Amino acid sequence: MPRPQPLSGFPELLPRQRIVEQQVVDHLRRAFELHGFANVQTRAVEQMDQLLRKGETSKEVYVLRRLQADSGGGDAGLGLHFDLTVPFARYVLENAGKLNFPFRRYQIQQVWRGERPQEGRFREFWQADIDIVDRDELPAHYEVEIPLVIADALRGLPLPPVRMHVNNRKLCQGFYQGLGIDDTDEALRIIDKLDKVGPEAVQKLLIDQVEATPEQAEACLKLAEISSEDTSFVDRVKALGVTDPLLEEGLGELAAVVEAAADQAPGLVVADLKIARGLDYYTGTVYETVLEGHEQLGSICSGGRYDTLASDGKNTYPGVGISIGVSRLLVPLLSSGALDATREVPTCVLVALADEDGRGEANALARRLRERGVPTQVSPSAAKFGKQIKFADKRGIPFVLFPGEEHQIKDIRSGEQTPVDVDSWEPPAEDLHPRIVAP
RNA sequence: GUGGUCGUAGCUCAGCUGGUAGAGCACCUGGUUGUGGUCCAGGAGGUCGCGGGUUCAAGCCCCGUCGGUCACCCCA
Repeated sequence: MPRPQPLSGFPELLPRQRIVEQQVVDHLRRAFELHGFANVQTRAVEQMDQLLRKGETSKEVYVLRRLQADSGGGDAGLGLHFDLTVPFARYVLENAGKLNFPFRRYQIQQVWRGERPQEGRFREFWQADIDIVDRDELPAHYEVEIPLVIADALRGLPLPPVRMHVNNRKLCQGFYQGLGIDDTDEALRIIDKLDKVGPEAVQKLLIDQVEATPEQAEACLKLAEISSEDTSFVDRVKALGVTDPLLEEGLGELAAVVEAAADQAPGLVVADLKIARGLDYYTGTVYETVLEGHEQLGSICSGGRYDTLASDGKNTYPGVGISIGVSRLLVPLLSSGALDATREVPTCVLVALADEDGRGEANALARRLRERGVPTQVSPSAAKFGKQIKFADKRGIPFVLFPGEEHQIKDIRSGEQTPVDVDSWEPPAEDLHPRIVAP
């Protein structure tokens, strides 16, 4: 059989890269739990009609089909989930009677989308999602809280600085309807393309597709140009002279988010009135996050407020949430070498072997180290010591223990070798486990 | 799904107007009779993505196909 080729869009990491991914996920998990989010896992599949509720994305859904299924029957109604928000909305409805509201949960799982892969775009990838849902009413302060949790979660990871662009759907829709544009959803989608196609093209689209007058299109562009790190955007919007109750509401909510973020996570959030998000179920604040220096990746963390996604007709459960695209964030940094692990195995100590008869003693020494939490393995063979050291070196294992009448431990980076008491020896804290480094 | 572009050693790549397949790094052995990394000497490793065609002769030209990659669409 010829050597299998990688399947594009389904990234598989090497062990040292996986160490980075694993530690990032552990870090996110700790951060989310520090903020009181409970964990939930949902099944990989959903009913197709659940998945299709989100509209356009439907054609990207991987449908489940049993190989032997009769052409007419089978599991035709199932598909793999393409995000964690839709399954969560379903989960909330299904378990509403057993959950306590407001309910905050985090969920870190793989999702699948049948897209054409590109840098930072995959067909199977990890998302780390947080959401807060309440029954009937969701206070606006949760829209303020979400960016602060993300700021905490990303803090402490050796990543380039991130910048979260925040907008509010009510603000834009209020502005458009105050202006006299009817199809505000379509206007949002067009404005979202501004960075890609430029102002002239956007103006033309607005005129052609939502029947805006040139003056209305001009005003939409003026609004989209506004961005600020503080609440000064409010006055700039008001200076455009459009009045609408929904616009006022959106301005107030966005100002609250920006103000709290400027206070508690300076430099993280910028109000950016051209952010729209393609998805149509967002009803308030929307978030989009770029890695500085890696803007071409697109948003590595997006979300927003949705008031009607989870509703059984009798009760509604409005929510706000955001998803970190773990794979989008990490895979490009890993393959470019911008992120790496200090070693490719968990092993901290390799116990050397003078001869095969010594394996029993070596195993016992290894066990004593493991009992105190030091990851240890025994050399695969009693090769020349030079080879055993090389075995450790190639994997990045920092220490080699030589058993003998007096055991000795060697730090193979410095070459320093000293007698050691295996029941009290501790490696430096930074060597006990592999760490993430940004070379 | 549409369009561009690229497939040669584990990796990065060279390969002239078509004439028997190359380098660097990595790997293995020895120099080094039990402590690696440097150095030196040697060695191994290729159905040139796959299939067909043109030709005395194809890595190179033609057709097809598969895969990678980029852009569009959309999005984490």
